[in-house]
Amino acid sequence: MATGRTHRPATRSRGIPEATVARLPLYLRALTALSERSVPTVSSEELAAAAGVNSAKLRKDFSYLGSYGTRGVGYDVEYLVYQISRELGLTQDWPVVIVGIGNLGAALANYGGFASRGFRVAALIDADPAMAGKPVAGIPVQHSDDLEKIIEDNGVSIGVIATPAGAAQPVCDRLVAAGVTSILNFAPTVLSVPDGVDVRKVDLSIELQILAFHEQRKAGEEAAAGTDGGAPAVAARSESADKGPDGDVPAVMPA
Amino acid sequence: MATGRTHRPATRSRGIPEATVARLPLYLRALTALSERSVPTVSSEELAAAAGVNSAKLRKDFSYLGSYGTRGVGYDVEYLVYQISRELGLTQDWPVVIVGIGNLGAALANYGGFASRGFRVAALIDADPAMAGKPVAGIPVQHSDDLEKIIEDNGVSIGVIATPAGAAQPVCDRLVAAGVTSILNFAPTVLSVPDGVDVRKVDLSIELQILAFHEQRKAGEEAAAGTDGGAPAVAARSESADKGPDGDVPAVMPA
DNA sequence: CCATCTTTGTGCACGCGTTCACAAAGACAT
DNA sequence: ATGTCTTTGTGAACGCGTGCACAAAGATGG
Repeated sequence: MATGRTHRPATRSRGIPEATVARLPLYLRALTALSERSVPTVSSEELAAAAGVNSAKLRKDFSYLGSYGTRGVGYDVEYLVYQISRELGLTQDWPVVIVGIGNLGAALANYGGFASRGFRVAALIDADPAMAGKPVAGIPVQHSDDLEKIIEDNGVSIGVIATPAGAAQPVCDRLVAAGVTSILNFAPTVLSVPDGVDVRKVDLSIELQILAFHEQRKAGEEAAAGTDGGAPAVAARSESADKGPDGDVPAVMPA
Repeated sequence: MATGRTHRPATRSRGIPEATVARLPLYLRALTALSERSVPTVSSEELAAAAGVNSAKLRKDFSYLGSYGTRGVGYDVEYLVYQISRELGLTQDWPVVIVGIGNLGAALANYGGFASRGFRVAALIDADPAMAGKPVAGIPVQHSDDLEKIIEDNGVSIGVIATPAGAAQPVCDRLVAAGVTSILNFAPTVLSVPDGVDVRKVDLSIELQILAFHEQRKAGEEAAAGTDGGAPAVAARSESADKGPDGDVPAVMPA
């Protein structure tokens, strides 16, 4: 998953494990699809397959919410949709601001998945005066001078940062000072926030790098010594003379 | 997390734990910043702070790669940059295709974090004939009819899916059939792929929902601090949702 | 009302990841 | 050389998450 979390005091958010919370949206999506097809009930096996998880895991996840199933039958789709929505807090309206209306910010503003789940884009904010007033996704962009006022007027508690890395921390500080307590960060930076503020991070580059690692592993071990071409001029250490240019320091793995 | 298929065989990817692999890009970014400031060495404590993790965790992570530190001094920045880059496979060039050039796909194409880390956008692919030939981020969009040929001609093994949900699985199947073995999925769908293919998922909506959960919990603690408020989720089957400060709202359903 | 069948809910064991705490290793000063 | 000081590398304990396997619960049919 694409996420990182800043220090959480392991409060185990009300008895529901973090891992379970992270899967609830997945279940909710699968259940919504079933609901649209007017499927009345679903077994843990079927729902687990639709959500891409293990059925035992799904049952255990639901057990944290309560006993909402009927043995021998399964789960009532509509009822479960409601319970999970309520548990996630999606039965209320969450005004959200997006700061940084570049390519990514515009994409986020246009992303349908937000509005369809109780999230409402309350404002788009950018530091570029030339952007001010220009509508993106039907919403006029506002200048970041008014950030605090926008937050307060709309009662925003969730902010999305889609600025360049350098601007992320200052923007974050201002958001927090204005009252935002949850931040979704797309900028490739570690944000530092006071206690009580949640930060989740989505980093496109990191995801690709993790894929590259596995891809390299799949490609085989001989690839490491074979291709020498694209190395980005990172000089190897001068001291250790016994190690060749591409000679590997013995990795931890035996074989 | 790596959301491959149902239960992958717990691949301890070459002795390096998944959790460690997921943090390596984080360390690499912090180290790169230090390198640009010409900092020669760094202690585990300093680097851990910069990466936003625990120093013991960082040292253990590095221990999986080998012993690259010097006791009493710390780690050589340049050397560590090289080692991590090599471990992640970033010393080679990875051609990547992006399928689905909507708002998000265009944002990804323009995203600088790709090119700066050994990833090269080899092609942009879209199903809309009107898009064909139109340049995005300086790269002409190609029609999806040519997907297989593009993959093969460029030796692409990593694909990024930024299509609508409905198109994701068919696109995924074609990518895999053409030889792609790693997929970064932005579409809100569970992709099913054969063994040996890695899928990582980035879901903007899910991240926001997780934030909403914590946000709701924080709001509930404030409102009901001291009362029975901490009642575990085993509330009765009635709709006694008393957590939110505002009243109960019927479940929001996507249109 | 009883038997059978289906599916949930969960106790339990196991493995991974995190954290602590400290010995070992090297730098540095004398 | 020797002692001191700093920092790494890691053994060990612990906690969380996962998956198995099964008993309990309810539906269903006779």
